[in-house]
Amino acid sequence: MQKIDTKTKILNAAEQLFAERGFADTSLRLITSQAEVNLASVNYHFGSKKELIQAVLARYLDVFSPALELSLQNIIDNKDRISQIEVFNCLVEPLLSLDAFRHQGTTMFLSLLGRGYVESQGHLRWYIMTNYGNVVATFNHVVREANPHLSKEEIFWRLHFTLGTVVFTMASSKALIEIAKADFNADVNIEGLIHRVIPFIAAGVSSPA
Amino acid sequence: MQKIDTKTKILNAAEQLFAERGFADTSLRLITSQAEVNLASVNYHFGSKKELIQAVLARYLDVFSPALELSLQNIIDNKDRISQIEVFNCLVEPLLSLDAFRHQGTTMFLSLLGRGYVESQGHLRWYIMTNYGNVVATFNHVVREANPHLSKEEIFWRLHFTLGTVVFTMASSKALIEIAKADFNADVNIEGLIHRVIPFIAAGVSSPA
DNA sequence: AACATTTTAAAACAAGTGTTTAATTACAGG
DNA sequence: CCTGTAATTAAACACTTGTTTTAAAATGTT
Repeated sequence: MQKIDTKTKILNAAEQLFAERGFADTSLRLITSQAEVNLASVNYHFGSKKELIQAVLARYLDVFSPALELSLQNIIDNKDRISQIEVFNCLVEPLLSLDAFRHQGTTMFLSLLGRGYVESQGHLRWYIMTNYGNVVATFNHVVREANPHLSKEEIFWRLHFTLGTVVFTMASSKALIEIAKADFNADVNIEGLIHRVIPFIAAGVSSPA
Repeated sequence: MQKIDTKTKILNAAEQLFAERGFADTSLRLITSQAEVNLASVNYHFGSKKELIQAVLARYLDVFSPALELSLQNIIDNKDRISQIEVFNCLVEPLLSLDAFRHQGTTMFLSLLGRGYVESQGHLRWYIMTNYGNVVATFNHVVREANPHLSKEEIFWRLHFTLGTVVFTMASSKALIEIAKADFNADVNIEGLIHRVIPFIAAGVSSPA
């Protein structure tokens, strides 16, 4: 059994609690008690709660962002015509690979992203854009190539609709999966949810103008 | 100039702040100072913050819910085959009529609903279901009739995807409309946004299984 | 070994939270 | 008028929050 350092213990406890309860409803005392470290150590290692939130997300984005970039460049180089569903499929592997990175990594990452978008007043959005904006730009570019029949404006709206679908679904994915289990006796995991949502948003994005 | 009673002044201030900043990030002191009433009056009139949140939502649901019920019953009685887009169109008028009920009522209501769904641990969902569950049931019923090719479970998921799209879009509609105006010189209002999102979600919901 | 640095620990801090209390004011009906 | 209920107010309550402080312990370096 290897020894886990305090910094990692905090990140592990924090990401789980953040994903489950949101940022505002998760106190540092809850985090440190679950991580079995001293309260003061989070300020010692991260500076502040805000920076801890960013560090939690950065751990995933540093893995996800290059993987998505690679996946997108791949279809840019190899495909002449790109369909919308292919674009969304670029997200699948980078997302699912997060499960190898950490237990329930995919769910965790998407929940955190969702929480970040609806909870934060902007500091997270700003942090993501200034640190990982290049991938976002590439994604936008590919979507435009996949939908030459749509105007810039139409794409703008539909991508935000898409973002809403994904972010909202993932932010409440745990609750939804539990309800589905209770009401339909259905065993759904995050991979199933992703493959269920992609046809939905692809149909929406590529619907006639 | 008529005198507005304290209870209403609190509700008016609360709904605006709740919609903008969420429930957790809005303190009673912020509400009462904006409403220009005493701090204690919210507990006097509503009992607790939790009950205030419910009262804020109830004010809209009491208007929206019967209007939607009527709209749904109308197509149940008069149509033999119901298309999904017709179902969603049932929402338009009841939603837009909230703008007559209160200034920016449509945006407000959808924002509050979205906040409630992602923030609350369940007490709001429970409150809505036990008080307005009949309309939800009717809506579900109509959607099923419009999509006989889809299983109950599939409909469950797609309706939640839809909810995510709408709620997220409307919650950030103010910012999105401003961006659209700056980037595309496009003049979009809430009504235009609703008519833009309906084809998107209708295509998603009715896409092949 | 001794020194220097990094990390942990307990405690206190200042500020903010929802809620309650007790006293005062407003305003009815008799 | 007076009386009793309703409404408002200022103050305090008990508690939680993120952050700092100060000291001790662990760790690394020469």
